[in-house]
Amino acid sequence: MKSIEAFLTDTFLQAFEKCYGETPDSKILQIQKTKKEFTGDFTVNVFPFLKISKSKPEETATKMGTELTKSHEEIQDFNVIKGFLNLSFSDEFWIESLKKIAQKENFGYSEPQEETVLVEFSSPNTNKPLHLGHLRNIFLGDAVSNILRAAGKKVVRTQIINDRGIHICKSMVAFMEFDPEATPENTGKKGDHLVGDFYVKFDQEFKNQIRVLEEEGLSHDEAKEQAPIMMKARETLKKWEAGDPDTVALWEKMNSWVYAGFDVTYEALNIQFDKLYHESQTYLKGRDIVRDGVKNNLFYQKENGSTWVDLTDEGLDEKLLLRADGTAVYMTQDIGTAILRANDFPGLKSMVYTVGNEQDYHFQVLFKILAKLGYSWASDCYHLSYGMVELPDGKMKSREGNVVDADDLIRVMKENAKEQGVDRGNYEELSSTEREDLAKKVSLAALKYFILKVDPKKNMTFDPKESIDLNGDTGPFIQYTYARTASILQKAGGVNTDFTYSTPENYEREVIKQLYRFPEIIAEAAAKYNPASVARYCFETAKLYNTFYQNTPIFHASGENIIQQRVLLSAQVGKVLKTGMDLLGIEVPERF
RNA sequence: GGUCUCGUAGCUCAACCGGAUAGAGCAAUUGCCUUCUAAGCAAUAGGUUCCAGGUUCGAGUCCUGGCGGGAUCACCA
Repeated sequence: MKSIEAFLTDTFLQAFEKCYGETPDSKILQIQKTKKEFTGDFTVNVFPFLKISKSKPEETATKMGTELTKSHEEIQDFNVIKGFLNLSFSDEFWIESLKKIAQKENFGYSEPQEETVLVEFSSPNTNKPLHLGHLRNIFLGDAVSNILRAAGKKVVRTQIINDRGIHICKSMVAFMEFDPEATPENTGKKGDHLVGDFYVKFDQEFKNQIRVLEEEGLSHDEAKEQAPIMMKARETLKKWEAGDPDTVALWEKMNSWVYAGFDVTYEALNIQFDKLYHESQTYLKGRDIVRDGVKNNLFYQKENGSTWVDLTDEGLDEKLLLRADGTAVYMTQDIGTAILRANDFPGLKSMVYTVGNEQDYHFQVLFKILAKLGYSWASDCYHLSYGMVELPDGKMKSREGNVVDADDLIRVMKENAKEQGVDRGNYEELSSTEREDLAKKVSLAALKYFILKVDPKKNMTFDPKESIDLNGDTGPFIQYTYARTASILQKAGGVNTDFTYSTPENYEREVIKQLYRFPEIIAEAAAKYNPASVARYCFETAKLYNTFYQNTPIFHASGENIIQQRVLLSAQVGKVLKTGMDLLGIEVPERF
């Protein structure tokens, strides 16, 4: 199906050439939906063409409108307001569009291509449970993966698990110090929470020891250096790097608890990955690459032996790649991981990194370095940068304990969905398993939609009170609308496309117009890596359908053909809503 | 301080590349379940788009200068 943009661009430029003997650059052509206070379906702005037409806006628009309606039967009528040419498409055009939409099983999807895109998201540290900030990351990464796939790409979902380093050593030390017999089983704690609690204990003890040392007369920095528990953590890291069997065994045990805990959370969120990378397995790769880079004069060493890249020519800075002692930093590891991935997936076209915007600079540098190393895919890498999630009373600070834990949040949301379900009329008709299932779907929809509807680039405020709202611009509202279409379909006993179509009423036409835009919406969301436009589209679609539904009889319509047509329309709305929500990682229920 | 980014209705967010009278939801007020699911629909009210200049047929959008918030500028990750 050709998009309106493509169709109108061609026809308009041709018509313009015919009228004025010159073909303007297609870039200056602006096509938009006609605003609802005016008559028409699509609007062309003729202001940019006045230089060529050398006549008044109204004259140019009128001349173009006359020509377009004459030469194209799809364009039935037009009106002109100032420089705006409002075009109305024919009923037949919209009916044909509805038929075409109905024929496509995967309406909205592009043809599959060979290009592979790797999307990295989530990528937690293994020393604490997932929190609200991770959720934005996870939902974005998951949704963008879905959207890219819909746009025809082959997608590999991945994460890099930060399983190594001083942070996990801190948890290990605290474990040995305070409760070496603890297990998730005998404490009844989820593995990631158990390990996270040890990390907190470490920090508390660390602070105590600093205070004691300071009282003994040491400076703050000295106290930090000499606190026994911190010295133990550093020792542990050294032992780990040296491959000490006991240390490695403990590390493996505690990490396995964390993974088991994460798995439960991912499961609850319906999130899957295709391929995992562990920092412990990749951090050495980057070091070799950097050393080679020094030999090839891409990087340089300073007197103290540290290795740097000079990006001042690119408008950036000098950046450290290896410490003076030769150990790797964050950047080194990311270089190694990227190259490892490119080797693992030879058809790789690009990589998408879902990482918060506090690392904007890091990724600018990373991509420049990869380009410097000569990798062609470097220029197609994209940092899916997203803003912070703030709470109504300010930023989340783990130190102050006002972090919203992911598991808690999921549980509270579900309880709320159950409570609110009780007030509903048809709650009694559902079985208890249906109620459970619905509560899960509704609560996840509320959470995911609430986060995804905001433009990723922007900081957002997460108001718990607002997030559990199930009315208005929310995921559950869209689910509810889907269930309505499902209910219509069930009552009708299926869809039929073989009947005599009739002129759509205004409400119907608005819905068809909206459905027609779906492929463009997906393409735009993919091009901009922005699930928010899909979320907004779903909401608008649901809204338009509800308006139609509440103002137009379906089964009480005056004639079998009209009933069939409205059932068909309802089915298409359901299909599009289901697809759209699926792109956001949200399931839709058949009953509500 | 340098660099980047954001500032839109009481609140949370929209507004494609500069286009028409800046749109939704929540909260408030009011109607609609004797018809297909009322987590719905309809209506009212709510704005100097932070401020001051500039560019132009046209600026929430672009430029300059302020004011205010956030991020970043580690041999941390």
